[in-house]
Amino acid sequence: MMFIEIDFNSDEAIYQQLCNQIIQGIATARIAQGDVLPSVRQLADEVGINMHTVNKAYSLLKQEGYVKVDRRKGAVISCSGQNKDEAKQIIRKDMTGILAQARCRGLTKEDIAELVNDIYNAFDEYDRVKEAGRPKV
Amino acid sequence: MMFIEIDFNSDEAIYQQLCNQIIQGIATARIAQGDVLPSVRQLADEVGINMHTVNKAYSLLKQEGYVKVDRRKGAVISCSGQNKDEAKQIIRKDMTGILAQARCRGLTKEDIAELVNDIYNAFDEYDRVKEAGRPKV
DNA sequence: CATCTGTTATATATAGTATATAACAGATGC
DNA sequence: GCATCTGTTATATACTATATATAACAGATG
Repeated sequence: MMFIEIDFNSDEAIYQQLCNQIIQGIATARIAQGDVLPSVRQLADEVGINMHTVNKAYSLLKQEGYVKVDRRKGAVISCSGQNKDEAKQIIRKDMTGILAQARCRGLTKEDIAELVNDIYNAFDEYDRVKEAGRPKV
Repeated sequence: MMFIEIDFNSDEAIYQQLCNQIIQGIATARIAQGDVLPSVRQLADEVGINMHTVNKAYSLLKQEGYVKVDRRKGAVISCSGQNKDEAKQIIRKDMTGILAQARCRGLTKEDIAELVNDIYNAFDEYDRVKEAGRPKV
């Protein structure tokens, strides 16, 4: 069922990779509002990692408002809680860091705009393909 | 001379904070092409951290192409080596992560465009203020 | 009641971070 | 030449973060 792939040679922590991929899964509508993530034990088995590592990722996602954990059902996707201004403020810091890097590397405002459009279109592209009934990757 | 400020309570590593702040310093033209960073020992004293921590930050900046280290002068700002396509590719991964977060939190393409413009203008704003001869923060 | 769920506790091994002390080679200025 | 600066390297230590392994508990399900 799952599209998670862990790079064990990455310098990014496994629980962070899990978080990021799940967030990208939501952004590309691979998983949607109301969907339930696998149980911590199930996903751990599936991916070949420890239960606690999955649990840490889920806890982080809960803390950041991407899922709500129900004892009965498990981790349910539920991202919408916050208002836009709050969301912008959260995004702003990371975005500032990246834009500083981009600028130092010679990218202009227009280059960034193009890149952002590109990525957003890729998100939508996946949505479209999914709607057409193609198999999930 | 320096605009570096370390948050010792942050969960971000000190050497990472150093890197980020120096990169942002370049983006806002607080420091420019050809300028020389303080020696590892000097900056370490100034900020109140260990020499090796500064050295690690400088090594990272060197590795990522932001400075060139000259045994005589020290760490010289020199960011321009790579072509745009290469730069875009480097930025793309981080940007994808942030945009996924932004989308999950309900931000639209337009919201992002506004945010990007905002941040870029803040960069330019600092440039303008600096040109006018205001004191450095 | 067996079996699933999240959650918590404890222990352990490994890696990353930050510090301290020390030394070396190259460059600079007196 | 010599003291003094530079980056660089080596070693050791303390602390924290990460990931794993076992184990147990309470609530919910069929």
